[in-house]
Amino acid sequence: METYNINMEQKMTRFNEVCKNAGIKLTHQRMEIFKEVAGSKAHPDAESVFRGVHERMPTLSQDTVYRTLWLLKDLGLITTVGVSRERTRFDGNIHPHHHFVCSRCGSTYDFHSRELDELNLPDQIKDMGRADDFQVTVKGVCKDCSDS
Amino acid sequence: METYNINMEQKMTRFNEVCKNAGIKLTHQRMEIFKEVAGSKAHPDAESVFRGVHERMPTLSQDTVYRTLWLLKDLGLITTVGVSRERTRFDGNIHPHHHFVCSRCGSTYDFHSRELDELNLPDQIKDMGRADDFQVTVKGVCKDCSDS
DNA sequence: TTAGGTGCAAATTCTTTGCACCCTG
DNA sequence: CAGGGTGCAAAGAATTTGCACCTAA
Repeated sequence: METYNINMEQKMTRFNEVCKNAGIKLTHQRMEIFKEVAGSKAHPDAESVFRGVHERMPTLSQDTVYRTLWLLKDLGLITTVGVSRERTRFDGNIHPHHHFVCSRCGSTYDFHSRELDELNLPDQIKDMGRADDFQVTVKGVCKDCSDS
Repeated sequence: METYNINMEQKMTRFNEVCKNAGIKLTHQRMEIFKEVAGSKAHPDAESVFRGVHERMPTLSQDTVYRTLWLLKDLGLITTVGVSRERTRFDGNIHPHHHFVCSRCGSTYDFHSRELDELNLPDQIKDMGRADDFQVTVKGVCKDCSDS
């Protein structure tokens, strides 16, 4: 598993603050689950988060993973990525970013683009409701899949 | 259920052609299931497609709906919309378009924007693979949810 | 006619829940 | 030490599969 060690400390600090603010306990399980998602760029699904954390913490149960992932999402500490016909995947990258999704294998890669982040949304959106944020999802075929 | 009668005939023609081309049989079930999705702008999930078609065709089974929806997707006749923590929803609108998703109730609205359709994607995408198409997903809170 | 398509029911897979015990604050 | 959090096991949903019959081409 690849990790972003650079930001991990900041992320953990933010995690602690947000939990404290929300009046939520800082349990060992929650920290490890958050670390697992925040430290991965593979957009893991619940099962894969479970596997990762379970190695270090063999008493961890699946349902705690589910409960915690949705909790972290509600707290805004992680986001979810829906790739069709796959289970929900979780994303610890909370900076504005966009996704490239391979329509063959489902791999999802992040990319950043100042230009896209600053897009103007059309006015018709206002008729639908209040826009909080947006993302671009590019569908295509990744290098690995087009090689084979 | 609201319908787009205007395009339905064209859509059915395209449906017939695509199936023929793919060497796939035009069964009553497939036509009705396609009609249900193509004629709805509610981005129905599999269960809701089943309910809709089942009214007219009481012998229809759920598994046929699942099989057919994914088949239609593979044929490019419909697309899927992933809204987290909800089941997959299906979209019969195959023209380029974008989505507004309400983060409270999960309602998904289509919107069109020439400006967004013509966006330039950043070069880094090329390192990931071949881009086929892209969409903008706006997250926010819809009118119904913000009123209450 | 015949290969692909369908319905049925059972199996899987994924996710959630109830409850008693545990641990953070 | 109090109330939220966790693990366990079982329930619940959603989706898929095997198989015998059916039907479009």
